[in-house]
Amino acid sequence: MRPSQALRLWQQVLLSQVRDGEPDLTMRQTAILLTIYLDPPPHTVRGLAARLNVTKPVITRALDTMGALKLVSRHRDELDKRNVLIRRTVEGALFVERFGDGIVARAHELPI
Amino acid sequence: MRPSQALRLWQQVLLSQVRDGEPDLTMRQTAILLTIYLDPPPHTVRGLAARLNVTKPVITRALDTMGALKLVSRHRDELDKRNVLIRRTVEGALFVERFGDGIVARAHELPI
DNA sequence: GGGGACTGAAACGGAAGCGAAACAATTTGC
DNA sequence: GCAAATTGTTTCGCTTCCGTTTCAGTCCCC
Repeated sequence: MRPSQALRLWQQVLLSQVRDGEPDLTMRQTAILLTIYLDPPPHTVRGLAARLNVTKPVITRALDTMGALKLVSRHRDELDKRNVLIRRTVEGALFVERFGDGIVARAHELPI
Repeated sequence: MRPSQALRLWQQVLLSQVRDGEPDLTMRQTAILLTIYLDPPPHTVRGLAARLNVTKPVITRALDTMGALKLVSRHRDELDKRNVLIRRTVEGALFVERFGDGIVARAHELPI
C-alpha cells in the first residue's frame, strides 16, 4: 500500500462515517473503543490509560460518552472492588463490525 | 483485506497518533483535512459542507481550529468576494504526509 | 441601481472535552 | 489494626464543539 492510497482510503472511510451521521467520536475515543474490542479482556481504566498513554480521567470520560451511546458497559470487579471492568456490548460489537466492513468496502472501491 | 485486519490496522494507527500526542481531531475534522489535501482545489466552506453533508458552521469552526494549528489557511476569493478559499499549508502537508506514512508503516507491522 | 439570493461568520445556550488536583473506596503490607 | 498504596471518579476553571438562528458583505439580474 502506498501512502497516497492509504490516505485516500482513510478519507473515504471518514467521509462515509460522517455522511451517515455515525457518532462523531474523537481519535482517542475510537482508539479506546477498538482496543476494547480487539485486545483480549479484561480491560480496566488503568490498563487503557497506560495503553494509550493518557490520564485516567480521559478514559473515564470516554467511557461515560460511549456508555451513553451503549457502545461499552462498566462493571465492578467482584474480586478486587477497586477495579472497573469494561465490557463489550451487542450494540458496540455491531458498530465495530460495521466499521470494519466499511473499511473493506472502501478499500475495494479505491482506484488502483 | 479482511475486516479483522482492517480494524487492527485502524487501531494501530490511532494508537500511534494518540500516544505521540498528535492533535486529537474529531472524525469530522480529519475528514475535512484529508478532503482539502486529497481533492482538487478550490475548496470553499459551502463545498466542503456539501461534500460532508454537514452544516456550514461546522466547517467554519473546524477551519478555526485547524487554522490555529496552522494545518490550513483561509483567503478571500478575489473574483467572488463572498467566497473563502481554503488552502493547504506547509505544516498541514507535513502532517498529512506523516499520517499517510504512519498508516503504511502500521500496515507492514500487521500479522498476516 | 435596487431587491433578492447567496456566502461565510457571529451569537446564543447547552453539551462535552481538557489537565491538574482532590476525593472515596478498597486492598496491601507491616 | 492501621498507615500507605492503588483504583476509578469527581471537581475546578477553561476551552471547544454542537445546532439553530441571525447577521454582514457581495453578487446577480431585471
